[in-house]
Amino acid sequence: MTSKTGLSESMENYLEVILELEQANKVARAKDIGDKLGVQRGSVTGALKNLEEKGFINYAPYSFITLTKKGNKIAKNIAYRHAVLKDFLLNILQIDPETAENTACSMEHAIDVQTLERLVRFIDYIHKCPRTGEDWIKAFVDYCTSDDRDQEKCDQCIDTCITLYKRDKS
Amino acid sequence: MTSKTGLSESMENYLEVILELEQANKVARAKDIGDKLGVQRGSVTGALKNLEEKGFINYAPYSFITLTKKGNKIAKNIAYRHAVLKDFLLNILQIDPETAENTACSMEHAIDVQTLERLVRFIDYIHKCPRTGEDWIKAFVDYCTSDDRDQEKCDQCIDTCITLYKRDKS
DNA sequence: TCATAATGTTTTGTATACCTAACTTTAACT
DNA sequence: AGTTAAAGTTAGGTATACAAAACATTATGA
Repeated sequence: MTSKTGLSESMENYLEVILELEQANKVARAKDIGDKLGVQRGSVTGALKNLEEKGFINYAPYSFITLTKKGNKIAKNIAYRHAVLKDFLLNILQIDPETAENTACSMEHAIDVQTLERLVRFIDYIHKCPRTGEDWIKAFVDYCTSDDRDQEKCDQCIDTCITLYKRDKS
Repeated sequence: MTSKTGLSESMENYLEVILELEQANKVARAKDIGDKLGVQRGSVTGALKNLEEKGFINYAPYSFITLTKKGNKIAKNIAYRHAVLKDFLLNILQIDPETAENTACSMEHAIDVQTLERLVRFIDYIHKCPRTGEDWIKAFVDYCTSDDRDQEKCDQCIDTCITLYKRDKS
């Protein structure tokens, strides 16, 4: 049970892929859902019944599948959590795309609203604060591969920071 | 199944609390494990059998419970993941202690090794980089409560940064 | 030491989430 | 329209993880 939606991780994943498929193909089909989630067709049917009962999807046997308003809202929220986490992993921590995607997929069910919104703000802050920004992120990658802090590098780095700040001000 | 340990989230949690109880009381007892995890005594017995079979704990009916070498290694690793995440949430994102604890508890099962180590490095970087550090984190909290970036604040902030850097150098 | 409380175990049952395989419906093509 | 393939469903089975309640063992202390 995930705090925000009241749904299991598994059901959250179903809603998330149904949204993706809806956006790609107007409607979702059981086969594609199964393929995306790596589960068998039979398992999808059970999940769909469950989600239909709870009012998250429009579904009847052999019908197409669409999200209800309620389901759409939750699916969008999960997709948002995913996107924020992936953004952080990819563009701040500089994790490789595949790992970032997979880890975002796991963590999206574990993060709470407060932390998520704080993370959004944090990512924003890093990009906009003149003390950090893109060159600072680049310097982090460099720091990751080096053993320790290098005074000379720091001197240069601060110079760059000041130069960029003055340039942007004018 | 969590990538690193091959254990379910639930079993990881059992190992984690067994470690905590071992550290506090030398040995763990089923009742305390249940209390810490919020599950019934009967459920604990089942989990213990499972963990014993897999060689993570020393356990026989009515006996005390201790971690095996193998179990200890994994429990320590989970505790480490927890500590890193909590540190990030608490001391970087400035999440309140209770939420930080709970979210670390959920996310510790979702994070992969690569991301974890990168996060460790990132936390370290923020503390040590002269462009960030403690005053920068404080400024983030301020940014969170304000609507937008304030040029004058930025000027001051950069001044502080330079002053601190020069002071630390000498 | 013996009664009682605390702790631990077993059994039975529930819920989730999958699988496989047989079967049904729908879609596509001739 | 009829055949066939693809997609969807159903039924039966597995594994995990929990609860509740009856039962067993251990610990406590009078």
